[in-house]
Amino acid sequence: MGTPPEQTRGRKRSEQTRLAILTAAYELTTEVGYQDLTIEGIAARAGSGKQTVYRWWSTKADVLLEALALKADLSVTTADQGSFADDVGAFLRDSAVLLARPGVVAVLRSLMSEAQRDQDFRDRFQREFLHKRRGAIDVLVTRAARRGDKPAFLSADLCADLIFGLIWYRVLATEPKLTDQDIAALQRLLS
Amino acid sequence: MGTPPEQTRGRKRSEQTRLAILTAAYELTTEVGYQDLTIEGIAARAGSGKQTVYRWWSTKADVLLEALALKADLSVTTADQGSFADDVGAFLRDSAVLLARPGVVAVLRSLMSEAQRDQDFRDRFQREFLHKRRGAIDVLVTRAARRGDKPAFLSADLCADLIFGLIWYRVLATEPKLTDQDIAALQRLLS
Amino acid sequence: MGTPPEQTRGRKRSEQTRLAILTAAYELTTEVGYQDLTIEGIAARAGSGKQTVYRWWSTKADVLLEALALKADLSVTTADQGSFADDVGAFLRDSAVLLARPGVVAVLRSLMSEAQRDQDFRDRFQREFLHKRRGAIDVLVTRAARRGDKPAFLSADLCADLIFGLIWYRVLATEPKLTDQDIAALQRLLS
Amino acid sequence: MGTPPEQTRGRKRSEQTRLAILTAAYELTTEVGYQDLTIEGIAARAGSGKQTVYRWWSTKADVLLEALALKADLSVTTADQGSFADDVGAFLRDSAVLLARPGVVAVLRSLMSEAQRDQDFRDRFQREFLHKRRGAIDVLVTRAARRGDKPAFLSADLCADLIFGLIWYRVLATEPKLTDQDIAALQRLLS
DNA sequence: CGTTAAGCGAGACGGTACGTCTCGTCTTGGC
DNA sequence: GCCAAGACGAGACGTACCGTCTCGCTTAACG
Repeated sequence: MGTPPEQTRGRKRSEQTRLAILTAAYELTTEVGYQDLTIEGIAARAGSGKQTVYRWWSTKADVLLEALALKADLSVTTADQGSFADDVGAFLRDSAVLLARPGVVAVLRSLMSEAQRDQDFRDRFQREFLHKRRGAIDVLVTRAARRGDKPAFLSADLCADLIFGLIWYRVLATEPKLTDQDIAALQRLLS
Repeated sequence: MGTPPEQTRGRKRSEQTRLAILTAAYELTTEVGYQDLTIEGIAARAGSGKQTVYRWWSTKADVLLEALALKADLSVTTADQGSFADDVGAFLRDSAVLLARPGVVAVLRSLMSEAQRDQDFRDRFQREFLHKRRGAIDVLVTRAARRGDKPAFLSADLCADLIFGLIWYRVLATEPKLTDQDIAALQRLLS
Repeated sequence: MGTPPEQTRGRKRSEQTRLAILTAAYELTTEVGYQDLTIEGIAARAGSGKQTVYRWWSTKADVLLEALALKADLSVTTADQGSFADDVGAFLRDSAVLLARPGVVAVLRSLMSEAQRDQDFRDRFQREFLHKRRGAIDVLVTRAARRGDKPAFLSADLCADLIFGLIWYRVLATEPKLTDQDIAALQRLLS
Repeated sequence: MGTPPEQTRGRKRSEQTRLAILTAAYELTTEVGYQDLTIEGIAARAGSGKQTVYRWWSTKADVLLEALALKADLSVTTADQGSFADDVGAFLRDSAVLLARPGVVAVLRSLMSEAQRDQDFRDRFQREFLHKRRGAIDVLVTRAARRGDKPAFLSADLCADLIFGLIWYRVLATEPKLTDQDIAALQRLLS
C-alpha cells in the first residue's frame, strides 16, 4: 500500500541544506581525501549543524553514496546493440564515461574502502550501487544466451565478475583508464 | 656492496617484540576487524609500548602488511606447467590456497581498503605486495608468447588486470570463492 | 555597559560538570599530590571527558586555582580593629584559619610550585590570588599611616613581604603552623 | 677513619663527565627553564649517556642541587660584626651577593618548586641547603642572646623564618631584589 | 491566527584513539 | 666496570572527531 500518510507537522526538511551537505561531502572527498573527510567538516562546509547530518544519514559513507547519485548520472543503458560484443562494448564505454567525471573515481574508491570496514554499509552499497550496475550485465548475458553469440561456459556471474573485476581493479589498484583498445580486447575475449 | 655497515651501537631491536606485534596485529584484525584495530590495542596485546610500534611502522596498515608476509606464504610458483592454460590454472589454484588461509581475506580487504585512503600506503602496498604477485603473471605471459599459445591481442597487462580483477572483485565485493569451475572457465577464456 | 550580550547559542555550559571537575582536582591533589595529578585523572574522577577540562582551563594548575576559590573562603577581613597591631593580628588569625582547612596547604604549595615553572600561570596566580590578599595589607598599612601607630621606616611593600614571607616560608619550607605566640611576636615587631 | 677502602675495581668514575653533567644542568636551567630541563637533555648537552646521569643522581633536581653547590659559593660568613644588627646586615648582604650570581635565582626557584612536589627531594633539599644557611642565623641569634642586643620575644626560629621568609618570598613571588634600604629596615626591625 | 511540533545552526558534553613526548630501565659493544 | 648509544615498557600529553544532548530560533500544518 505504500508508505503511510507521513505525519507532517512542524518544519519541513530543508532541500537546500540537503544539497549543501551532499555537495560539501562530494567536494571535500576530492579535495582532502576520504581519510580526512569528517562529519564535522561536511557540516562546517555546508554551513549546517552536525545534528542535521546525523538526522538524515548514519555515516559519512552514506552521505557520499547519495552524493554520488546526485553528482553523477548512474543510469545504465542496456539497449540492444545487435550483438553481445557490441552490448559489452556499449556498457564499457558507458562505464568509462562515468569514471571520467571529476571526483567519481575518488568517491568510488572511498565507498569500496568503507564497504570493507562496515558490514552494514557494505550491504547498502551493494544494494544501492553494485547490484544496479550488475543487473545490466545480467540483461546483456540473458539476451546473448537467447541469441546464442556467447561462449556457453561463460556464466552471467563469471562474466559480471570479470568485467567489474577489471574495472574495479583498475580503479583501486592500477591507475590506467579503460581505453578503446582494452574494450576491443574484452569484446573479442568474451564472445 | 650491499647495505652499509649499519652503525650498530646501543641496544639491538628485539626480534621477539617484533613478532609479538605482528602476531597481535594479525590476530586482532581477524577478531575485531580492521576498523576497530588500533595501534594502542596492538601494543597492549603485544605487551609493548606504543612508541615501539611507532618506531618501526608508520601506520597500522603497515604493521598488517608485514604481518601478512609473516603469517601467509606469499611465494608464487611460476614453474612451467607445459602450456599457458596450465600455467594460469596453477597460478589460480595457488591463489585460492592463499585466500583459504584463515585471516588472509580479512587482511587483504583491510590493506586494499587502507590503500584507498592513504596515498603513501597505496604506494607501499603496491610495491610490497601487488607488484610481486603481478610479476608472476608477466612470467607466464612472456613464456606463452614464446610458445605462441596465447591470443595475440591479450597483453600481459590486460591479462593481469583480468585475473587479479576477478580475484580482488570476489574478495572485495562478492563473496564466492574461486572454484575449479571458475578456474576452468578462465583457462578456456584466456587461451 | 558591562560585559557584552555574550552570544548565547548552542548548549549551555554545565555547572554540575564544572563543580565536579573542581572538586575532583582539589581532592586528588590532597590524595595523590600535585605531581601525580593529571588532567586525565581529574576528568576520570569527575566523570567528564578530557576535552571538557581543556575547554575551560589551560592547565591543571588553573583548575586548582579556581578550585581553591571554590573550596576555601578566600575573603579577607580588613575591618578596623582599633590599632595596627590588632589589624595585623586579625589578618594573621584569618590566614591561620584558611591554612587550617584540609587541603589548602597542599593546594597552595602546588600553585606556588607551578608558578615557578610557568611564567603565564605565574601571572594568573599573582592576579587571582596573591594580589587579592596583598591588597588587604595595603589597607591596614594605609590606615596605620593615617593613625600614626606604625614605624615610619616600614613601607607597605616591605610589611607585606615580611608577613607573606613568613607565612609562605612556613608553608613551603618548614612545617610549623602559625601559633598565637608567633602572631603576638609579629604584632610587637611591626608596631 | 673515614670511608672504607671503597672496592675499586673496573673503570673509575669520570670526574670530567660529572662536571660536564653539572654544568650542563645548570646552564640548561637558565636557558630553557626547569620545566623544559630533562635528564635526556642534560645527558645530550654533557655528551654522556642517560644512564650515567641516573647512576649518580635520582632526579634532575638532585643534579641541580649539586650543580648549585659547584657553581655558587654557598659558604656563609658568621664572623662577629660587633652587634646583632650588623651581624644581620652582613648576612643579608652575603645573601644578596649570592642571589645576584647569574642563574642562582632560577635554580633556587626550581629547587623550591621541586621540593613541593617530591617529598623525598624536599628532605634532601632541606638537609643539603636550607639547614646549612639556617644554621648561620642560629649562630647570630645565640651570640646576640649572649650579648643581650636582641628583643627577648624574638626566638631564633621566628627570626630565621622572618629573614628567609622575606628572601624567599621575593625570589618566588615578587621580583624586587634585596636593596640596602630593605636591609637597613630589617636591621632596625629585628634589634 | 495562535499553538505546537519538527527541523535548524550552534556548540557543550562523555568518550576514544591519535601520534608525540619523556620517563626510568635494560641491553649492547667499545674503551 | 664504566661509558655512549639507543631500544624498550609505560603512561600522560594535548588534539581531533565521534555520536549525543541541549539550547533558542525558525517554519509550517492543525485546530
